Amino acid sequence: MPGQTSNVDRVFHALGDPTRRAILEKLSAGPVSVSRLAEPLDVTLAAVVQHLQVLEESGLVHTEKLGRVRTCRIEPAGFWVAEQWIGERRSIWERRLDRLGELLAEPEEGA
Amino acid sequence: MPGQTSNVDRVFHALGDPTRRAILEKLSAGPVSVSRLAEPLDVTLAAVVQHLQVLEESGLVHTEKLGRVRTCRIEPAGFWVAEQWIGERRSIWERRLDRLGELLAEPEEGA
DNA sequence: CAAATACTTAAGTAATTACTTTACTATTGG
DNA sequence: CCAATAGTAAAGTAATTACTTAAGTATTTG
Repeated sequence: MPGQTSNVDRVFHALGDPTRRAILEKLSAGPVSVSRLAEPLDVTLAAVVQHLQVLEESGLVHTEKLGRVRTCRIEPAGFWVAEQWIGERRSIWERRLDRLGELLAEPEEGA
Repeated sequence: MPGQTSNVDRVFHALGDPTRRAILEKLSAGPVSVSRLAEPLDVTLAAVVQHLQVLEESGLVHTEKLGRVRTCRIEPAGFWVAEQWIGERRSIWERRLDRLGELLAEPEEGA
């Protein structure tokens, strides 16, 4: 594990924390300001800001400041990374399991 | 964040560590013993065993011991949990973005 | 302009997590 | 049987991470 932190690393690390997933759940319903995001989460506003930082760096969330209020919204593209990683693994093991199934189904090949 | 650790929590926490993802990547190619899993990973065997414990508790991996060798394999069903969580969020925000699209496409409704 | 609002930043603390070392328990092969 | 192999378990350490407090900066609002 060298110092290289890839995007996959950042995304899965971001998704690994329950508070951050709670933030993503709330943001799924639509854009929300930082303080409204913090209200139901039993942590301080400062903690939420820190979580938002890692969510934004991972590409799962985009935020924009207008006046004194920062609006946060889901960045759908960010989730592709996670889905793609899982999908890649799946395609590998499914291909393997298919071959195994063939072997079990037709134990002889030329009769 | 009460003491309740759900399955979603366990799965995303398990996926959050790069070493554990490396283990899953290797296991995608087929079942492997613990020591062969540890070989390329620059951590000790003991560390790998610990990672396998969290992977197994999360349902992403299943292991079975025969004689003195424990064989580890991917548990495809475990990944559903992660994909489903992401999928649920996606369905929520996509529905929302669709409604937004409709509003922008047809700004008037009766005329 | 003064007070309230909405964050922001920095610094430190507490908790969790990953990892190591060491010693130990089967199992297998010569 | 003995030595090597394969993994296990416990205990401690080091690193990371989440979180708090406290002080500060813009931006409204009355």
